[in-house]
Amino acid sequence: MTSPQSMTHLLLRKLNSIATLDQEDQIAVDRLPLQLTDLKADQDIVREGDRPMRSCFLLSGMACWFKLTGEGRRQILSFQISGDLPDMQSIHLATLDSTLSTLSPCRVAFVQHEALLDICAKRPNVANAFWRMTLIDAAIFREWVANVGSRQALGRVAHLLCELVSRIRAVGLADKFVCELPVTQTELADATGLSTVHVNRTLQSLRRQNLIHWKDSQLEVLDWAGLQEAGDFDPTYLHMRTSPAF
Amino acid sequence: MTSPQSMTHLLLRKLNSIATLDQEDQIAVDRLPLQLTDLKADQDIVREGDRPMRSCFLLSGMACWFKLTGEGRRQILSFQISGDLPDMQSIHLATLDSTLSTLSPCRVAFVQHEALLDICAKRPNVANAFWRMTLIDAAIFREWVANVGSRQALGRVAHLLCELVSRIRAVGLADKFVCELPVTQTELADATGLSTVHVNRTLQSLRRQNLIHWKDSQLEVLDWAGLQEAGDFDPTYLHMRTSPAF
DNA sequence: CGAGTACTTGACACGTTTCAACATCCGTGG
DNA sequence: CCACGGATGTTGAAACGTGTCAAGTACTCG
Repeated sequence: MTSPQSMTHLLLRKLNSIATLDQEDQIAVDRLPLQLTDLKADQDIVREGDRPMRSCFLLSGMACWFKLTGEGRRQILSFQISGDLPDMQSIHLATLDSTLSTLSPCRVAFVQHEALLDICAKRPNVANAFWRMTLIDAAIFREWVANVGSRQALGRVAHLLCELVSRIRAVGLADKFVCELPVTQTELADATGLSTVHVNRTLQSLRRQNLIHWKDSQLEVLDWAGLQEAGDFDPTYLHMRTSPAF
Repeated sequence: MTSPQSMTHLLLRKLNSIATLDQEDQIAVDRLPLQLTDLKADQDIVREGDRPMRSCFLLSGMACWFKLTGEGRRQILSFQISGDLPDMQSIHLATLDSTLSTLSPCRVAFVQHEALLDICAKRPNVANAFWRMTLIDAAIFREWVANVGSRQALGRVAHLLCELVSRIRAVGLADKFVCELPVTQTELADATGLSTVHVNRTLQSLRRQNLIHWKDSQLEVLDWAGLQEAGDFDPTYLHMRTSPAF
């Protein structure tokens, strides 16, 4: 299922969803040496302070970036899903400023920075695709600042769920509006800057309003328009090429 | 004072602080066609939804990115200071997801995307410098998510002040620990996700603790170590080449 | 002199956190 | 097979940080 071919196939699919690559670009991507690893849940992939020599490609599972603040609170900065290249940044920023951990069992492919820098030098289209990818990441961080800084609990949680569902749908991993979401309420709390208890009450409110159904790591959006409205969600910031066909 | 030469001089200074450029790179940057404009305070440079054909370089003054949420709250996403290239991103993300406005009178130089894409294609070092610049922006957004999401008012404001002072010092616009900060308390509130009233009380508390002195848009940090501690501030995320000589 | 903007203050309301207890599920070892 | 511990989710009550409202001060500029 994840032979070298299907690995680069997934990578090409991702890059093609972001930019336009020609035949030679695709061949160069196809030749990238990937090193496959399987990880359990709750394992660090790279840590704050590390100076890694490679970046990773998430083939399956879910991961997240986070920081620990002085008082011991953990702030989740973003969720990463299948098809993401979470730490492309490390090819140009020597020291990591946050930690990337798995949330569920993950299959990960590593690529040496050397190989990435080489393909960027030789295939400008590929370099631009990578750059554009990191710019979309930045756009998502911007939206999170706005989400955490200016929405109340209900909107904050609804907005986050809208983002996750949109992104999961975009990579084809949702069946209509049902998707796997291996995220605990505590993790949702760390991502939204709320307490676990309050996230729990907020989810109950979303359920009572018949917007979502969430059980056993499986989220179903019952009322997409309603959830978007509750979360004040506008997908522009995700910069998807094909506007989501919702 | 801002002849074409000194304009590209400032730009070269910025890029050299971020990456290593050779002679030919510098010549290419020097030849970039810049279009100078002076703006008053509180003017939009580019707006959410725009699809601009050019990016800008901030020669003097202060600007900020922000988003307006559904309920009418304004969330400031970042502050931009002299020497910054705030909207490099727009060369690869067609539609802007937020608005860039001046906070004070600003001198701005515009560069057509065409010219930027051209220099990126011909001078990979320059492209990498631009890319790295946008990655540092992203690192700052990440830190803001953590700041707004997981610190209380006092730490939040202190952290923001630490960041601003560090960045202003890095471009040589501070005299020891005194710098111009043309930011109102309302703007600080929009940046930290607090109310104006509470920012006011928080600043009073910082003053009472003899950490800062702030009057008439001029900030003096009286106790840098103390302010860093109050804001739980670690400058790693700014990814400065020369660690700040504090 | 008047109007506008930024800052300041006090009292109260509200959203969210904290604490503590309890329920439920699941895998593991006895 | 059942008992157990640990992680996850749920609930209620009280405490706390921050927001809101409303009034007032200080300063700048025309």
